[in-house]
Amino acid sequence: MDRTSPLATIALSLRRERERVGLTLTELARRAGIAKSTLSQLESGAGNPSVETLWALAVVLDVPFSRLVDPPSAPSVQVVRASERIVIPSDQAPFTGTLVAACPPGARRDLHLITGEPGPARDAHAHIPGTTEHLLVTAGRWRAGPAGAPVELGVGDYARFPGDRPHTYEALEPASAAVLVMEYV
Amino acid sequence: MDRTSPLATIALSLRRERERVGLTLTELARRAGIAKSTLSQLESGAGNPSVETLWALAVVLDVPFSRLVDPPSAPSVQVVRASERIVIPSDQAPFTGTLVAACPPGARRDLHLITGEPGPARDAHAHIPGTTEHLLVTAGRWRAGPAGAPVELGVGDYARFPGDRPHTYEALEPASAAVLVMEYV
DNA sequence: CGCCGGTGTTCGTCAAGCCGAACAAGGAGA
DNA sequence: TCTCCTTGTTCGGCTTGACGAACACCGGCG
Repeated sequence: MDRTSPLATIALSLRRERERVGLTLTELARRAGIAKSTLSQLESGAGNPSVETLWALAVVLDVPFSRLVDPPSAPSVQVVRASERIVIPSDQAPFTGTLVAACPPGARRDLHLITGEPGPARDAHAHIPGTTEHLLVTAGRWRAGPAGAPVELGVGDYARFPGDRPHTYEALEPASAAVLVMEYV
Repeated sequence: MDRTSPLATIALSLRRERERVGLTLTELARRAGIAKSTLSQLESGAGNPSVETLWALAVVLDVPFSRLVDPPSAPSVQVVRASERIVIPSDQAPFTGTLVAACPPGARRDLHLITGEPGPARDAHAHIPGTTEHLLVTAGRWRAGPAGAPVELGVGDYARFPGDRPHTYEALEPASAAVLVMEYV
């Protein structure tokens, strides 16, 4: 994660988002319930807003809070070839023959291309708090989800469940495959 | 996006993350360069911290800024069956035969299962600022990426590029398929 | 028991964010 | 041009966040 000072980012983001929505400084301040002088100072880079102030602006601008403070992503292409992927040992993952497809450092999510063969269900313990897992089946059938309440999924089915508590994966057909997105916020 | 007051969330998140890292209140305040009295009031729910204060804490705790202000996700399973998916008309998307696999309302990303046939490259215009696109090829070959600098991808290859400026998709082989994740923050 | 190093809390002071009003600047129209 | 309205900017004041010190609390130890 980029750790440059958020104040300069806030100044740029506020002006950019305000102009994107097409609001005037006066009108945005009125809707957010803050003084337009405050908003003016924020957009000029001076000031260190409180969370409540910035929150009110994010609500009116209808943007995620983090977009106002986190600098925008780098404008380049990053490629991870199939041959460069990291192979997770099967004893460290809840699915057999797992391949990590891509997990760029500093990113908010990992993209896994996983495969599995029929066998006993394998359990995954809780990841760090706030993690969400997304499963999109591309081949075969899977039974996956939170421990105690897994769902059965066929090709093209999608499931989404919290990854910060115990959950299970189980391939039901040979050569079952799926894309797994682990989202960290 | 949830729009409940962030102050209560901040209080809970700070204490949770601090205990996760295993720091004392005194030590965390010292490392972050803030008064421990300030941190104490924040964890008790009183107070409305400035961005600089919260930022310093997020850096030391090594968590994304948004995890401190956004409430945690709901702890349930959400399933979207293949038959329930939304079909995007081909004239609205830059790839032929596109299927939207999953885009839960309020989420920070969309998960698309896309297919394409050889033909002219199709252009996608810029989405909302801050969007990042992730492409994981599951069949065939694609040439995709920012306009002017696309990359060629085979099965298993992964590419990541900004979605908030013009970019292109082009299937190079029949029955090419890929998973596309559009991340909004 | 008395002392100590540690926890997290409350209190008074100072600085700074937030506010409202007053301000200069740029059009649109009569 | 003169006026009126709206744009965004600066200027005192009040409010509040941030700070440091002093505080109460707990567990270990001689």
